[in-house]
Amino acid sequence: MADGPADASESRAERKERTRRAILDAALALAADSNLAAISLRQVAKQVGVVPTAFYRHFGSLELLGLALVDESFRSLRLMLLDVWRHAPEYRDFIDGSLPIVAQHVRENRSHYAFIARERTAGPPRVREAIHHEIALITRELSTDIARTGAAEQYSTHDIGLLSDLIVSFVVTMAERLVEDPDSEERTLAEARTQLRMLLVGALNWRSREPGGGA
Amino acid sequence: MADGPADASESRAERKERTRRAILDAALALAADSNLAAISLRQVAKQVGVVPTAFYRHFGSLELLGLALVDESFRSLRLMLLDVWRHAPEYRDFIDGSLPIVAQHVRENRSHYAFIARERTAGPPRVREAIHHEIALITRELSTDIARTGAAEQYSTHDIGLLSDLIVSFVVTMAERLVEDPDSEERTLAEARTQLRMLLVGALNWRSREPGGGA
DNA sequence: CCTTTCAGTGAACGTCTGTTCACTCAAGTG
DNA sequence: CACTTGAGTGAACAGACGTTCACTGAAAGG
Repeated sequence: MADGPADASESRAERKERTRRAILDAALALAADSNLAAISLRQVAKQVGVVPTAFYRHFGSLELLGLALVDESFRSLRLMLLDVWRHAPEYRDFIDGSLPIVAQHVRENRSHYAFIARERTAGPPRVREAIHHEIALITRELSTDIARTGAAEQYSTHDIGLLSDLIVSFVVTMAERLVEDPDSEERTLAEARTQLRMLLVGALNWRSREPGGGA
Repeated sequence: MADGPADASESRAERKERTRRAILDAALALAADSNLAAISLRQVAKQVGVVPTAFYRHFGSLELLGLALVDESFRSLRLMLLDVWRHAPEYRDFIDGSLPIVAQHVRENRSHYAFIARERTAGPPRVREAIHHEIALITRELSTDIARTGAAEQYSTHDIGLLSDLIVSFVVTMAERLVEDPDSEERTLAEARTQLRMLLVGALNWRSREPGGGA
């Protein structure tokens, strides 16, 4: 078994789950120094304190491990977004209300965000696919939310989609920066706030006043 | 030697350069299926058709190879940007004029862009650093260009920097998408055009009309 | 023409890789 | 209490890994 006290009152399923968690955490930690495709099953097993073969009792391959990590990363992220959107109407300012929540979530789940940021572009194809799928889902949800609140009535459905994508892409970029350089969180956040305001305040007046012409 | 005709009229330096190129190309191709940190010196050597040891005649490590690839990727990119900015005043519409040039450059240098997109977040620390440095330089140049053309007179120097960063981040994201899904180039480009217009047309009216308040 | 230079060779090293297999032995079960 | 289940073991495998070393042989240079 991995480690920890051999608690007699721990069920078999509980012990298995504990090892599974240890494997997920070990992979997360090891991949942080490079990336998923560059680490080995044996490194993970050694870090967990388990023989290499034991890995297969939990995951069929490192790629499936990766998909599990994508899953749990986004499960947590979606809970946070639910919270953001549920409380959105309470905020006098949507941006000032939401950005700090995102920042806090990144801070508390640094390794997951770092994993997503890396594997989004460099992971095994299936992992990349899964991440893009999750991000696309979130973009769609933001679209319906924008449409529902009627914040952009002059926009077509298609253009609301484009606006959502613009926002999500920007937040993804911001999250990448928070992960890459945690010490600059305050400045990154302050700048992102201004930029998001540039983007939103501008964009929301766009269609009605400037249907075609040059920038 | 790698391959190709053993042209007698080829100087020693030329043959060396030819092998060096072959190594760069092989690494680019191999990393495309995963990433730099996940490929091996021996794979590269085998693909080039050279014994593993020969690699060291050209690069001290895969990481240094990566730095060379960053270098040549951005050298080409900067030439393109020079072209974009030099011809910018000629365009009736800056966006319609510039975006297709970027798209064409991505199309013609797909493997380099794919490399940058991946290694930007997943590469060895030094490679990541080099890429971020290059992107920061480009952002700075865009800032001075925006200031020079007086397109955003109501902006402070600091805010022009933030606007440039917003634009560059967006174009980076667009380039990533063009690389990831070349078949959708036309749609990606059309959407990016609209989004960039949302961003710019809006942002350029921002400071003067909406100094604080909520979006 | 003789000497130097150096890109590429080929063998050898110790280490790490993924995967197989038969196994143990405690928890779960009827 | 006897029986099954299954998480974790440990040996073994064939192959790939980075790096070393002494080497070859043709081009470059005096």
